[in-house]
Amino acid sequence: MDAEVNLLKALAEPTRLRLVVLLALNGETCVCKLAEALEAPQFRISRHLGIMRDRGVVEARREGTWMHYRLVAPRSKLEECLQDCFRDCLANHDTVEADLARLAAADCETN
Amino acid sequence: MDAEVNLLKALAEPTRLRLVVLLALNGETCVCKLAEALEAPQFRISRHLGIMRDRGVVEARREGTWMHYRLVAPRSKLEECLQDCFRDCLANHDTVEADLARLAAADCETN
DNA sequence: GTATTATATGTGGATCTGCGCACATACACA
DNA sequence: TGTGTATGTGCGCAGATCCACATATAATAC
Repeated sequence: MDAEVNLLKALAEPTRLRLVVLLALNGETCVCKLAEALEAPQFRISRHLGIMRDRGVVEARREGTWMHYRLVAPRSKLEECLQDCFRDCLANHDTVEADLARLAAADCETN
Repeated sequence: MDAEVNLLKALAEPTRLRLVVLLALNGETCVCKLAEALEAPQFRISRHLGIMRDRGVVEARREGTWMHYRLVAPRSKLEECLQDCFRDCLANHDTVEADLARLAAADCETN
């Protein structure tokens, strides 16, 4: 049961939940865009992405100076179910919509 | 987003997650049976049920000395989705199966 | 080599959380 | 009323967690 609890703990934090929903809806995204989308300092975004990477929720790909994060492919029925759940149930949430709007407007060097 | 995070926090703890899955699979159940099923001291079960009641995850019905707890009816798409998710994805989990077996064997005064 | 940009992390402090113990309450029944 | 059973809760401790600041790393440009 520890694995399931650790997964839920990874999601039970406002910054991390917003990041997960954003990644579920937008796909692979770089740190600077996520920081702009959430209007949070970079070190906070990076720290929470690191926590989720350690726990196997997201994975990263380096491209020069930029790091791109994405959700991992689900490895269990529960993981798949939760990803679908957040994508379907939270896409219309006010906070998520605002995050998505800022994400779309973010002007990193990456495209 | 606070409501969603609080819901996830309520579930991101081993005792509480096991209780929620048990209630999802078994329906309304009294505290003494839940304590036997989880092989945990009664005060711990009671405390965690209280936490979940405060957070609107479960609700209680008193019948004489006994308290019967059940999951609340889902009030949002997310709540419904998560309840289904746990019922479907964790029913075959080893821990849950063992909990269910002890629950079936529990011999409270209630039936 | 240095400088710049993007990202990650060590640290200390404040807050939260779960635990066990003990005790308190509530009800049933004599 | 008193006794026993079922349940809830105040307290203190130990460990986890989140934050912000400052600094460290990594890749690139000059």
